Parts: sequence; C-alpha cells; structure tokens
Amino acid sequence: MTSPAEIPATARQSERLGELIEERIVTGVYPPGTRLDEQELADTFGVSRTPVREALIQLASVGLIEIKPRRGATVPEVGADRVCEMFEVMAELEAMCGRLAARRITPSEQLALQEAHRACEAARDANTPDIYYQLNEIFHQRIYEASHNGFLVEQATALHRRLRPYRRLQLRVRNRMATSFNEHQAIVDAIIKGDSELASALLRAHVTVQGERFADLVATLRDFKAGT
Amino acid sequence: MTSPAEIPATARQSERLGELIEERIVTGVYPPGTRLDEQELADTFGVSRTPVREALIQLASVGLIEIKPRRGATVPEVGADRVCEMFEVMAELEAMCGRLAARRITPSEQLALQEAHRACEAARDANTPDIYYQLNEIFHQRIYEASHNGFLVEQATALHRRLRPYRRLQLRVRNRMATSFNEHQAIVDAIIKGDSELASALLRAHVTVQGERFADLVATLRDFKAGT
DNA sequence: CCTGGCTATCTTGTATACACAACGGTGATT
DNA sequence: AATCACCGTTGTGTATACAAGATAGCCAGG
Repeated sequence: MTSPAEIPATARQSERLGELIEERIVTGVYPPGTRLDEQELADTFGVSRTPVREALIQLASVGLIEIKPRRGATVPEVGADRVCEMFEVMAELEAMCGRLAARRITPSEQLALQEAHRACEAARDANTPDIYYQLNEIFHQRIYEASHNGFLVEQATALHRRLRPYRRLQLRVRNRMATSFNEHQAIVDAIIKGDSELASALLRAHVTVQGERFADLVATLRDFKAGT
Repeated sequence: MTSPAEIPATARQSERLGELIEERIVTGVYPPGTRLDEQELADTFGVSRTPVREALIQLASVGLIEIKPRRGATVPEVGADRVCEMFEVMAELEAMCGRLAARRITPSEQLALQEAHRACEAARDANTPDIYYQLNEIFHQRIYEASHNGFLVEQATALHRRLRPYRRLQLRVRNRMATSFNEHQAIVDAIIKGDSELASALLRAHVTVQGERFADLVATLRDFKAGT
C-alpha cells in the first residue's frame, strides 16, 4: 500500500512517520493525554503497524511520548513544573553555547550571526511575530554552531525543538518581540567582543525569562480555570 | 497470595534486549565498527528479528549505534574529539547540578551525599578501584538528585552512562582515585556550605579533568600507534 | 443496588513471510 | 589481463499472522 512514486521509498518509513507524528504532537493535533493506537495510526498513514511501532519507539526514547508495557503509547501530560525544569536546563545549555561561542566564533560565523540578527530586526520592525519566531530559531542555531561543539549543538537543538510548543505560547505576550530583540543585541555584542562570561550570563537570562514567562502563563491559566 | 513477581513481568523483550546489547557495546564485546546483523543478534538471544530491530532503533535514537538505511546498524567509531565534546557538555551539566544542589539540597539528601562520600573513602583506603568506580557513580547520582530538577537528572544520568566506558579507562591512572576523592571532598563541603558557585566550579573542573585525561590517553595511544 | 468474578474483545508484543535494494562474484568483452 | 556488466546471494524494510495480556462489560450472588 505504498503511495505512488512520490516518496523515494529509500529511507525507512518509520523515520518519516516519526517526524509526522512528532509534528502532530507539537502542533497539538495529538494533545497531551492522547492515546496513540498503533492500528489507528497505521490506517491513518496507510502503512502497517510495524513502521508505526518503530516510529513510536523512537519517539519514546527521545521522551516525546510514553510507552507503558502492554498499555500502549500516550502523549504525556507534561506538567508545568516539568517544562520549567526543561527551560532551566535549556538556559544552561544556551549559556554554555554562548560562552564557547564568544571564545571560538570565526569571522564567517560572526557574519552569519549578525545576518540572522538583522533578519530578526526586520521581522520586529514589520511586527510579524510568526516570522520573528522562525528567524529567532535560526539566530539561536547560529550561536549553537559557533560553540564548535557538535555534541552540544545536537543536544541544544533537540531540547530547543522539544520546547518549541511552549515557547510558541509566548509569541503574543506584550512587547515580547522587542524585548527579545534587545536581548539578542546585547548577546551578539558580547559574543563579538569575546566576553564569554557576559555572553553566558545574558543567554542564561534570556532563556530563563522565557521559562518564567511560561510559568506565569500557566499560573494565569490555572487561576482562570479555578475562577470558572 | 500467589508469588507476586518471580519473572521480570515480561515487559517488552526489546527493552531488555536493548540493555543487553548496550552492555555488550560499552563493555567492548561489540567494539566500534562492528556490524550488528539483525538475524545474528536474534539467534544469539533466541528471539525473532522484530524485538531486535526495536532494540536497535532505540539504541540508535540515543546515539549509541548508527543505522544507515538498507545498510544495517553499526557501532560507531566515536572519534576522540567527539568524546571530548561530550565530556565538555558533561562538565557543564554536572556543574549545573552542583550549583542547584548547593541551593536546594535537603538535610536527608545531605546525609545521603555524605554517606556516599564516606563509602568512596572506604574504597579508596581499601585501594579497590573497581569498587570506587561504582561508588563514584552513586556519589554523582546523589548530587544529580539534590538538584531537584528531574529533567536534569535524566539528562545527566544518560550522558554519564554514555561516557562510562571512556571514564573507565582512567581507573588505573596513577593516583587518580586519591585525587578524585579529594576533589569530592571539596565538592561536598561546598554543597553543604551552600556555596553554589564554588560547587559549580569544582564540579566542572572535576569532570573537565577527566575529559582532558581522556584526551591525553588518546594522544598517548596515537603516538604509540604511530611509533610502531 | 452494589460488588465480585468471569469472559469477550481489543490491543499490544512477537514471529514469520515476502519484497526489494545493495554487495560480491563470475563471466564476457576489449 | 583488466574492466564492466549481469546475476545470485544476503540482509534490510514492510506486511501479515499469531499469541498473550489487559480492559471492559455482563452476569450472578449477596
């Protein structure tokens, strides 16, 4: 039942399936608590259960879903505290990236970083949060890469991806875009100047504030829910 | 009334298989470069290919093996530089654990930490590196837990596991055990005292030195090989 | 009416079967 | 003799079939 020649069919289908399912999880199509029925997923994507299972196992080992023996896979209810913990770690990873980047960044990487930064500026001026959001990811990715630590880049990227949905919630917060950009400016300056400790501290604060804002948001929602 | 659990509850076999294969990888039974034939593994463990595949996929998503489409799974040749990168990240994670632990450790956790530390002391006095090695793991685990960040604990534990084989190499280095213990002592003092920055710095150095020692070891081996 | 146990059914976990791509060997051609 | 092409073998990727455990619904008993 393979689809007509639209996919090279050369790579494992489970690989592609994993990305598809991940996309549906982070975009909220499969909200937390959802039970992921293997047969159902198989029918949905027009494949058999085998690739679906492999995809699920892969997602589980990354922590995106939970598989309990004989009880199937579910999208975990990530508690707010859990997310805060993840932001705490993310802040440290980014701080580390910044510290290393300030020491190791190459001239061409400096250019790439500044270019990404200017792109963010354009999005800010255009007041397009969605665009800014995407460019922001590139900006941070540039910093990761400038750390010249491939393993760190992988870890930071993975966690960044995993936090994406929660960060997305903050897009509409008042003035967040402008504030974010100003913080970016200071970070760029510190890295270019080679001030590793400053870059580290700024990045840690930059990410930490996101975690705190997330916590605020959750608290607000809880109050709202309680007040109903 | 019936005996509750004498059999491992028949959780997924792939789970157990994964641990078995992982064990064989980190202990060097399957050295880097080994090609992992699915059928062969299936025969070895007396199961079919399906659980083996699932175990391999899980190991691959953790980075312990590499799976190339249509070309099977292999134990990757982790370059020395790669391992150094991992140690660099590990140092930072441990530093973070120490910083948080110094601020958040509870009295009972203090006792547990000191107990683990004293156990290490006994192993040092008995001059039993293998025992010390195991107790050292518990010691570090105690610090992780004292950070009161569950996600961080998971990440640190996972990376620690993955670095285990490379750390093991350093067991026989001269005086390593005594030096390690002294460093531990300073770390414990800093955490108990609540000096988060000191604890952080000490732990970073403690782990970094392991990475450097690994690099030295590799360099030595390379020279040795080149001299042949 | 509620509770407790039993069974029916559904879903996961494992095994087997099949399809196709990649690697290696052999033979023919230059 | 060397090179290239063709074919067989091997092993991965996917589908299907089968077995076992878990949940839920139902019936019986208190």
